[in-house]
Amino acid sequence: MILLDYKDRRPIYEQVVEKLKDLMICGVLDQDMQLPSVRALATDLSINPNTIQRAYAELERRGFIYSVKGRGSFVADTSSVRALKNSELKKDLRRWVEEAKRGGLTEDKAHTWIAEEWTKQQYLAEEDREYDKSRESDKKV
Amino acid sequence: MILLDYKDRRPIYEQVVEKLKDLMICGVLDQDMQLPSVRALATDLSINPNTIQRAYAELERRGFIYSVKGRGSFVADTSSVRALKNSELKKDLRRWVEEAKRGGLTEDKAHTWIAEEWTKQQYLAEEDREYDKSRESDKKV
DNA sequence: TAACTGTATTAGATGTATTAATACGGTTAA
DNA sequence: TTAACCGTATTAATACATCTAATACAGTTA
Repeated sequence: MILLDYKDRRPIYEQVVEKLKDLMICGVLDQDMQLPSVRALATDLSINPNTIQRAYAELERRGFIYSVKGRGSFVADTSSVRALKNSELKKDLRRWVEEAKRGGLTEDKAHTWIAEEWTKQQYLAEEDREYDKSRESDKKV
Repeated sequence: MILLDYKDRRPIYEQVVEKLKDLMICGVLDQDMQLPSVRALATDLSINPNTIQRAYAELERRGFIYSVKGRGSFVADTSSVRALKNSELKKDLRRWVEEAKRGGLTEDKAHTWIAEEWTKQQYLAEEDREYDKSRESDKKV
């Protein structure tokens, strides 16, 4: 379901939040779908349940999932996640443009790069993309 | 010379490295110019000299500055910094495109955003840009 | 010689993430 | 009803990186 990156500076629970958000955005996790239990996901990732607990608490705080004691945790309305993702992307790009201009890059170059990367990345290159696919057929999620 | 951001997740010494790199790229710090001493910059930023020491050590390790015991630290060849910045920018954009595609963004939208931001940010919006300018006239750097 | 430089070392404080070990209460199905 | 799941809460211990603190030493310069 998720691959952790221990070289990543961000804490594990934040990575979990991010990955689950991505799965909601790309449709693997759809509205009202049940998420793996705190303990199950913790076991799956070989980490402490408390860490998942924290991730789920964060996701619920942001309104992306809802949890029912005794039953489980479920995906909430995914539109808010998508909207957020969009604004995050724009914010990230804004920061990049700041950096790029400061680094003396031309706008033309930026457009060229975008076009290059866009066509280059049409296969599923992302590392956990493949992993998700294998799990989709498991119907585990 | 530098403004620290304590909300930033990155450690201080890394911020210092980054800021000094930027100053080399934009030409405020030019080849063979003397950097402020470890102790002076530490005092200026109200942090411990060891933190600056670490930043300078890192900059020297990467070949961006050279230090002479008893004399001080100086800017090395700035072309390597520029080259690195360029490749970093490209790498960052690559990551962004990955994210954007995963988030369902279209290439057209990406180009539109780039264009928007590029024109929007033609004033010096960056927070420490202004600070640098004021310091430039001080001839402190 | 005094006052600067960079460099090295050791110790301690701090913040945060994570683990560990529980406990409690709700839900579900046999 | 009971056993086996759920989420949730709490507390303590551990680990780690960052940063500070206090030095010490060696080289340079005026």
